Amino acid sequence: MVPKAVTGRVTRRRVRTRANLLDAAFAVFAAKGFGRVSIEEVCEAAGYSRGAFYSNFDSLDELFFALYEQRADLIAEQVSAALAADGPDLDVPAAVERVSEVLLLDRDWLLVKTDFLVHAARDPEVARTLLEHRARLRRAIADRLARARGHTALPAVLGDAEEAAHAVVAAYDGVTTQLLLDRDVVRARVWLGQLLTALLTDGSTRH
Amino acid sequence: MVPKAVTGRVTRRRVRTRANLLDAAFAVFAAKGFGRVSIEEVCEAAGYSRGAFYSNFDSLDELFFALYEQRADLIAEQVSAALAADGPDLDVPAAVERVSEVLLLDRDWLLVKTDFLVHAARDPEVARTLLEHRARLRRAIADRLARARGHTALPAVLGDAEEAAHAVVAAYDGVTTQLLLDRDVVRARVWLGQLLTALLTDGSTRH
DNA sequence: CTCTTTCGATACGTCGGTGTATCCGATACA
DNA sequence: TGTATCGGATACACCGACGTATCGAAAGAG
Repeated sequence: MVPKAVTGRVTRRRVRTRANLLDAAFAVFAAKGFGRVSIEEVCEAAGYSRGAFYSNFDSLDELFFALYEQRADLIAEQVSAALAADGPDLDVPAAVERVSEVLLLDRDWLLVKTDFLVHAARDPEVARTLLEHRARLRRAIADRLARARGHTALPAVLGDAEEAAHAVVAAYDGVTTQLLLDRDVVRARVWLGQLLTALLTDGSTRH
Repeated sequence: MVPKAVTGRVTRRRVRTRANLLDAAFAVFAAKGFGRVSIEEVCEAAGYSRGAFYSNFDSLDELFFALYEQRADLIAEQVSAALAADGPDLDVPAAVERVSEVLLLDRDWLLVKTDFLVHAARDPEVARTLLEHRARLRRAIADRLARARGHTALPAVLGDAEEAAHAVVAAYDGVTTQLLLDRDVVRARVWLGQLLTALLTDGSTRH
């Protein structure tokens, strides 16, 4: 059928088209939700015909998956960068500030991500991928925390760094849910900051 | 058109049918996700024809909304009951245990609820309803916490009871996300318990 | 510049779901 | 039990989206 993998000629146009389709899909998915989007809509938004779509993807699901991976990788990089920004001494408030800046930046991404979660919740195969992404993210956080433990006074209430990272992700998910509903990004950031410092800082040291 | 509100004759059959449709819809939505379900599927699952559906609802969205409200009210009651179970002295671990028993009992409900969240995230009207439900839940928790504050040693790291309740809900949402992916109810309960006690208990008093 | 391969547009048949209009059996009430 | 009303089933016309098969144009290789 399609030589996709065995591509003799490396096509340049194809890459552009694919990228355009993905971008358009992102916008359309964010606006209407995966469940309410048709292939045709994506094509129209991207300025292509359905022929282009079927030449690049087999189904909407496949496109959705590709889209998720693309964006998730992007975010993962940004988070890593935000975590590595300061030296070995971890400034918790500053790091929290930087990370939540990245994580709660784009409402559209949160929408698409949540759509994908719903999708993954019903497909174990997809779920595994999403779980791996989360594990990667957690590990990045845990490493950072472990590295700083001892340096900075960071008496986590929870057991080890791994567990603390788990808690960070949970807090992020929780705040995301609220943000999706009230659309108040500023408050969400503040709120995430409070939650994280509450989780990562010894309660006795606070007012 | 339909005399629904002005019902002269109070029909008994109609009530049954509506309930059956809602039950069937719950199962189908949980299994396939709102976005992938057609009116016909719901009718088939319920053992009715499409005529019955249109006689009771105007659209799938309307049915979905009704379904959500029905179940959400049910859960809200159960949570209130779980919170009121012991006397004025609040036994945090026990209460946490009871509440998370209720909240993380039914995976199907979590699936439908998340679908609804996705739905609400794009429709401010729907979002308001969902926000009100959450506010009600939070208030119940906050009341309970405030009532116990002082009685039991419950030095929350966060400001007031309202804020603490907010944190509880966030933790619940976070754990829900994880549970949807890994399907490990037991671990989720444990994990929610840890998170809540971490949030509601002074960190310095712990190991 | 030409030739070959690939990409994407167009056209077509198909199908599943939608909403409506109509009809008959069920149900409440006297 | 009769009867008026209601609820749900059936039939119909319609449409939007799907997937495929085919063709012309674009782009890389020489």
